[in-house]
Amino acid sequence: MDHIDRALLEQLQQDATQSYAALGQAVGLSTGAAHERVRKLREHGAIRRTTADVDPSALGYGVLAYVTVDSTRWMGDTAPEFAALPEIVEAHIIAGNASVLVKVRTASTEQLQDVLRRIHAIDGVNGTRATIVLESLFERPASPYGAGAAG
Amino acid sequence: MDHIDRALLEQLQQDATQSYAALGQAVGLSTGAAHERVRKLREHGAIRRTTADVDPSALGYGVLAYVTVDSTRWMGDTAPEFAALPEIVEAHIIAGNASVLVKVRTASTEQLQDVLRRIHAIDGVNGTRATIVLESLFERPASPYGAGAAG
DNA sequence: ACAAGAGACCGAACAACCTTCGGCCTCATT
DNA sequence: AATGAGGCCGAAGGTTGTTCGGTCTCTTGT
Repeated sequence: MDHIDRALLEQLQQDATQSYAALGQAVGLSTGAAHERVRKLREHGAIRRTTADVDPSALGYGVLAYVTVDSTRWMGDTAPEFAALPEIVEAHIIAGNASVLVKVRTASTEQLQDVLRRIHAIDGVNGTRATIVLESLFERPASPYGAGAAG
Repeated sequence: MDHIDRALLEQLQQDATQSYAALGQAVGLSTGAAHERVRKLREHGAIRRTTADVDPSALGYGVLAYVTVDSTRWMGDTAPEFAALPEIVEAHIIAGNASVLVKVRTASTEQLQDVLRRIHAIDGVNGTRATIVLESLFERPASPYGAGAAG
């Protein structure tokens, strides 16, 4: 994972449809060498997959909310129960007052309420606190640079 | 935006590297028709871009945190100031106690502290509350289904 | 009812690209 | 100094992207 790999990741985050020839030229490598580098990045899991970034509003998701979930039991093995709700796009175990933080996208506030109801139905859950997003300033992938020298 | 478009989006979210022939076969269309559909999905902004999903830990980001930001002024036009910090991967204006919610990835808690310091330096910011993520259960794209009928 | 037009699909053809391979170079090891 | 591994380049062939003409099905207007 050197600076060329980071440059490749940066390029592929911006546009994964570009050719290996263009990719190689962007980082100063031949087509074959760029291909080999990217193949290894995939193989080692640095690139988990290449995916289409879909606009949530095009899917009818106009409402975004973060919900903290309180519980009376250990939530470390409840991933399937949260994943079963398609409106939940992220779920994390957190330190602090609540046990779990989930990110929810719905078409309406009524539908958000329904998701909260279904979260309450999960075993051990005894409370939720929803925070509605009024406007998203930006959402972007993690930068391959800026993580480098922690000191 | 019919059920075929949604099936195409589902396919492309899972794997954007598959051929148009495979894509067409998955949704019951010819190669040319699948290509034309996807072209229009891009043109209309439903597909914002196709991108490599990079593992944050491969970039050295071992720490994930959500930070609520309190402020003494209107934060609706501060997107550039938050975007200037590469460790911030999301920023939202929220309803509720705080003004802004940001998602932060860093290599260490020391680096997280440094990000908090730089957030404090933004004009109008007078407080932050960080919530550390202990374990991510999952992070996934929004489902093309499940947004449709609210009932 | 019927003609006209738009939109979408199919199948095929050509250009562009992916993928692999042999050969070369560099560097670390012995 | 010899050896082996790893990475790069350039080229070749098989695969894919992209375009285009023709056909079909709806919708629109008279």
